Amino acid sequence: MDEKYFPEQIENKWQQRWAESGVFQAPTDDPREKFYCLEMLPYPSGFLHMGHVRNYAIGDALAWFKRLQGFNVLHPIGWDSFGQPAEQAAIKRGVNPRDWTEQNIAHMRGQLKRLGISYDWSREIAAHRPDYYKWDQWFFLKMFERGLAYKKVSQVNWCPKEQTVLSNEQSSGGICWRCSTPVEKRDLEQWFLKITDYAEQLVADIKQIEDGWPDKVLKRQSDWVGRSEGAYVDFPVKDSDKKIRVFTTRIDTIYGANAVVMSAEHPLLAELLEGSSLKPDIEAFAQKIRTQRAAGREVGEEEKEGLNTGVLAINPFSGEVLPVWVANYVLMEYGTGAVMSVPAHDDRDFEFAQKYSLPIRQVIAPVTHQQLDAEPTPTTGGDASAEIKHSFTDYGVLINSGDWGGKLSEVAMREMAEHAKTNGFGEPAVTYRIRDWGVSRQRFWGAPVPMIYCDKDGMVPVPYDQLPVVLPQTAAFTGTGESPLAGVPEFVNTTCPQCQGPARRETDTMDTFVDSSWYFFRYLDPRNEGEAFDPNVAKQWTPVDQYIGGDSHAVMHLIYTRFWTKFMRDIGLVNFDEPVKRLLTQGMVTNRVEGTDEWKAMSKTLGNGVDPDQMIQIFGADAARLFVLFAAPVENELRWSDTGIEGSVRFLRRVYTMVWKWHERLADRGGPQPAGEFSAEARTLRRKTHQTIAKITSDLTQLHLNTSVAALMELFNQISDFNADPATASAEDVFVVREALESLVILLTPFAPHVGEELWEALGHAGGLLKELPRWPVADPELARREELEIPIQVNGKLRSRVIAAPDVSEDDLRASALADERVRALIDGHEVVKVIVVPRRLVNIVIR
RNA sequence: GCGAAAGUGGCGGAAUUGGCAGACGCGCCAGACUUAGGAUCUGGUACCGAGAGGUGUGGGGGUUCGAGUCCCCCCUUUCGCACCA
Repeated sequence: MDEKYFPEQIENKWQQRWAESGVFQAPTDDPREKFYCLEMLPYPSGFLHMGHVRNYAIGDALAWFKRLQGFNVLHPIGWDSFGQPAEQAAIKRGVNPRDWTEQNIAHMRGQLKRLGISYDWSREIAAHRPDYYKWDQWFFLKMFERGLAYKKVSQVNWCPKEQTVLSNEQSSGGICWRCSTPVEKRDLEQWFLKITDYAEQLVADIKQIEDGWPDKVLKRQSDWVGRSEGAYVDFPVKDSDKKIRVFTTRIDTIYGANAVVMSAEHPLLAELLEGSSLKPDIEAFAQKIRTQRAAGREVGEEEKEGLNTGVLAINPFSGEVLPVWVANYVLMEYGTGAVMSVPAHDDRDFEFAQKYSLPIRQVIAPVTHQQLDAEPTPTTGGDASAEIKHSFTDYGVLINSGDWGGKLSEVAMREMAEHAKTNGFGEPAVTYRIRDWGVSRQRFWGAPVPMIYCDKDGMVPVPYDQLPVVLPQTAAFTGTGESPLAGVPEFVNTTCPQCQGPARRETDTMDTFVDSSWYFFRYLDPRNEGEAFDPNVAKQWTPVDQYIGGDSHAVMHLIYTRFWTKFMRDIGLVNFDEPVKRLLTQGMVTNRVEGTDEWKAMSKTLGNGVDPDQMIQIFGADAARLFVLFAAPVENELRWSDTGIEGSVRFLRRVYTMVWKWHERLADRGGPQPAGEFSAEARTLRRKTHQTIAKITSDLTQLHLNTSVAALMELFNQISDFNADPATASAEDVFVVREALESLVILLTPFAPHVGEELWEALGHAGGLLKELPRWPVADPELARREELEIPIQVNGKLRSRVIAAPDVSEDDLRASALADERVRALIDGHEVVKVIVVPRRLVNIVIR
């Protein structure tokens, strides 16, 4: 140990030792309880940014904590190395995507090692290597076998800037998730994965994880699947044998329907208009809507527009004849592409009816709470002609609804759907918003879809023993939107596995979200050449105990990986439904944008980035890590501060200096042993030590890292205040200081592991902390709680005095000592004591008159 | 527009969940040591007031002996969703 804290020196020393000893390698067969600590794997863009540092510092704190507690901790890392930027680099700068990616990985791996994150590097994986993407292809074939991977022509979301297809998730809001370019629609033949088969489970299984995931993520998951319960109802077309099927969640309002409204893309529309004089007008209108939407303009921003088709339909409940309209606000993609319009009880229908002066009829009346218990009756008159100014969308009681009048919405919805089913014009139904996952990409830098097209045998899956379908070394990177692989004859031309004749390979590659849907299973068995992973090995490690990453992945990645896990369960690879027990979505790291008052995520283009390497060089990895953990709660935005990190260095330096001052005396365990009484100051320090152990143990479990660091600082301040001189300290004082300092060093290690290891060694424990496990200190419960309580005494609610009491003071004793207090007696003298409120361990309040 | 969450010093944020508001850190002020200080150390730092004391957790009301914390209304901010029938 040097007298002065030189971060670089001790960081190099310990990083080297960790690498040599392999202490972070997690053995698969181990009697200790496992803990799988996982951070979202990074895209190898070339450089670590502060968001990464924060993510990995959080994960590492937890990994260390669990390790020191005696768990067998798996803490792996890898690279999400397929994807657009590598290909963009190829297009723009003519570099090979593979070389570019490998260089980036090499550089970022170095940065991670300089940060000293305790990864098991022996398990490192990268998605772009054939031994990884082979299994993407394997899974794809498994899904194909089960009918979960299929091809269809579809209108896809197309990003004109990146010249590629985007999934629904990636084009949410009509803009590209990566470059914010407005998305266009195009017709292409595409591969899809049938995530909709799992829609119900993706909602239902949320209850298995609701205690471990943030509420807002669960809500977004659930919203994305978009389950709605309702009913299908068939409206027969007048003078025809055709029917228009609508989906509604409010079948109870059906007597209020004033029209049936269809989407312009509805396939039935052309048939209905056969021979109608309005046909050209309506087709022109439908075309207009299609054009609007193809231009990527958001529905919802448009004013409602519609056209009466002249077709008539019959309300199967009331027998009423209703006009059929086409309108821009009905989406083909959801439900059946047709709705019943009930303006009195739906905002959109109301707006539409107002614009086109369609009749509005109230069929639901509000009910009061008393009426819910009693016979339901409407509170407002059931006057159908009454003018309605707004739609009333709450549940209520039915009026103007034939035999159903007087029933509550909840009851009517159930009964009416059953009635429709019994009479053959509908049924209860559940629909989902989620659509199948389009995984085809017209890209080079991805896992090739393992399919072959043969003129004779048609579409043939690549046999399992021919995997992987290896990406060629290079291709023409034109950026025109054609699959670059189509221009590589050696790749395209192959033989048909069935007839051995000439055949062509599929030239699409897979969405990179495929790679990240199951990567954390590959860590468990990363060099397995015979399978994606050994299910028996996986059983020992999974599910993931703690997953940490940015909330930008709260929808896409997490919904895909949940889907993938359920599929793996169905093919017998895993035996649970949900892959992640606890999830933490950490906040962004932001910095002030130069010349403004705005705080934005660090980025190159904004010029507000902070280089982790520079921070490590100036302040040391430990200080950088300590600062990001201390500066804000993990889920909050973290506003970068250059002076803040200096505070962290200062703290580490003070701790270092303190240990330097004591280390010779403390390392010598052969001196006089404590035999006498502890001084009052020593007892105070002991109490603080044990309180801190208790607090940090509990805070770390809940990932309250900022308050853990604060508690460390408090303990340090307390040790500083304990003004003993190492040269002359009594055996008792040495004991107390040793206990305090050793605890401090261990508790500090998850936040600043290099300093922790160095100081632990300096205190006389050769070889560092990981030599003897477990090491995490356990608080003495007697000492951890306050020795004495200072209980406030109030008179008529005002604080008037305090009384010192033992922690286990009885209510009666507390009351007695409060009433005996001099100041209190002076106050209550001459007044009547009305009552005395005693809250044990908390307070006494005396009410007088 | 709909939905959710949140508003505490100059700043990031604490507060054992209804019990001494402002822990810890940054910044700032003063002092010490210094040729020097953007190093280090010591002390101070919610607001008003010379003081005793008073006031304070976005605003207004309420429940309670007691409210940052619970309830109602309003304001503001942030984040989600955005014609999903």
